Amino acid sequence: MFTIKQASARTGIPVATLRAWERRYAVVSPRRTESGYRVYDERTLATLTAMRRLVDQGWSPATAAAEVADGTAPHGQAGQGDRQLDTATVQQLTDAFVEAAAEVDVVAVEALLEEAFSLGPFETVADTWLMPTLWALGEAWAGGRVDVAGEHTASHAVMRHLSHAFGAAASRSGGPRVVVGLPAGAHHELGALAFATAARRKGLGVVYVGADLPVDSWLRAVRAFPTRAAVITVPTAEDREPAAETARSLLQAKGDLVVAAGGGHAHDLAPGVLSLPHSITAAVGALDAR
Amino acid sequence: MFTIKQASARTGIPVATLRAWERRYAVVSPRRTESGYRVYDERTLATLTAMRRLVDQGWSPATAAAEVADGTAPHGQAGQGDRQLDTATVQQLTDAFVEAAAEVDVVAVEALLEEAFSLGPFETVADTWLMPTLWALGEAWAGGRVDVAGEHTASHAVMRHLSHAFGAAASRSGGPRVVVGLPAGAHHELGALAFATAARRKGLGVVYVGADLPVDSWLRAVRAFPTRAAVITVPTAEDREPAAETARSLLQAKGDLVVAAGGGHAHDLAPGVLSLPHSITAAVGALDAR
DNA sequence: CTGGGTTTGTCTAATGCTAGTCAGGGTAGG
DNA sequence: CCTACCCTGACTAGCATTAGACAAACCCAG
Repeated sequence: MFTIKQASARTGIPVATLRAWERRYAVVSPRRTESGYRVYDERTLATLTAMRRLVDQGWSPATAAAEVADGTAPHGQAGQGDRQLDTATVQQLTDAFVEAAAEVDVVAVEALLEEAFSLGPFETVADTWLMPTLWALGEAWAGGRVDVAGEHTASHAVMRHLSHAFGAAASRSGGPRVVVGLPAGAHHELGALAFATAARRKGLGVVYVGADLPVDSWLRAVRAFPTRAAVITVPTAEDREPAAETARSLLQAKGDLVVAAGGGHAHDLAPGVLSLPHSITAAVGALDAR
Repeated sequence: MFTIKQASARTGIPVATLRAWERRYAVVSPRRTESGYRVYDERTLATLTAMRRLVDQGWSPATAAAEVADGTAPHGQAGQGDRQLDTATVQQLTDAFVEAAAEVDVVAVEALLEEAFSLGPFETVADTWLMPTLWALGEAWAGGRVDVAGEHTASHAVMRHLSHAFGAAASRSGGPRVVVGLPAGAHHELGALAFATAARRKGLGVVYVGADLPVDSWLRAVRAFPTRAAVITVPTAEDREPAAETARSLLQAKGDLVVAAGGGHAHDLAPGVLSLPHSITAAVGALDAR
């Protein structure tokens, strides 16, 4: 049981907006105290969070409200999944994926990828399923439950799927604006590619430059176009130093460039470098704001 | 569910043009809200993106609209399709590509790939431009004119493009029939992926299993479905022995399976193994005949 | 090469809709 | 009483709608 202020804090929706959504779309109807104060419960908050997630993805509030309003109906065409993915399904798909990787069963791996990405919009699946699954895969590899062949095979399959999604997302013709890639020595590029794809889907002009890129090439890449931002992904601790050096060089070469860092070890990389949130959706939103 | 502004951002098509295309070609009919606002869904956006792609490639909007209207992606385009590629242009693109790789200029590499694949249908470009260009890249690397970083970067960019093309080619719903991949130890997978893509575009059901696949996994892959054929790519001389072993195991496990070998070193691999022609187009034709 | 017709992207003007925020006033509790 | 919080209703900047018009680019017969 929460007041509107607490509800705002937990959902990330401004207080005034909470009231507006309730009044306009009747998406929730929190109980009231005798004096008329709103009282939010967990269930209501979940609905609001689901709605906010859709709005973050670019849905208009009106359509997002319509989508989360009618409780459980699958609604609409296939692949149009909306609110949060079902936790049990997600966990099951993750387990099955790791299992398939352990068996080096490419057919199963491909089928599971197909299935997972048909559960909802790319951004949701990437955040809720793909990244946790890749983490689980890494854990299984470290624990010896998946061998090198299995890990490679699964990673490459993911790579192919992401490459396809990246190519299928429209790039703005007005010329690239954001360069995404990894510093020299870094090789875990799946997160970067997922981010690049989400950014493209959001409407940003994105150039993906891939893994293990020398500083010189970074400089050339940001000079090639009227580039507004560069996103450097830092997947491991070893990649911090090369990433920081790359960031410094970019800032020095082009003062007005927005240099951002994403990935697990991106925090406090260098002065003047924007640290992106871990969630892909949130990271794209943060970048878009600049 | 997006407003017209979001749709514009996602497709890269100006708002006014979106309305004009809808009005003039009826290429899409987005739903409307009660008040008359257009509401775009993912499917509609995909159609618009496909149309914009064609227009970017030089198609007139009218013909592009007709092309995307009846469901399928730009397949065997009339007129443009059969044309031979201009030799001078091809050579020029190859030189520019190797040069871009030498400079590790990812932006240029991507642009050249885009340009080359817009010259004609996938099969033609793959045979006439891509494979020779990859060969030239290998030569340049051997000759020291391209370093490891450049070679890697270029290969990965090609990989991404091929992955996208593979994913974009619809797989036959009747279930996979052909398994394509490389034997254990083999890593040069670009030719295999190009072949797999061409086969899919021809209408075959294709499962691509990637590089460096152990024999066990090959066996599992062909058992997973009513598989009719397995194509093993043999890019280098060192890959002959593992490839031959894989082929023997497959034939032993599944007598009625068509086992074929492609790539530079595929000739006379083992008794009962079909040797595919070097040309991708011809190889797909030969396989299709079985 | 020229001239007329067509195509196509963009613009305008009038009008209505959306959605976040703010102002004025009531409530809880130390 | 005072501070912090909450309520409702109104406001406004931005966004969408239509129909029609227009100039640049393109095509093709002469």
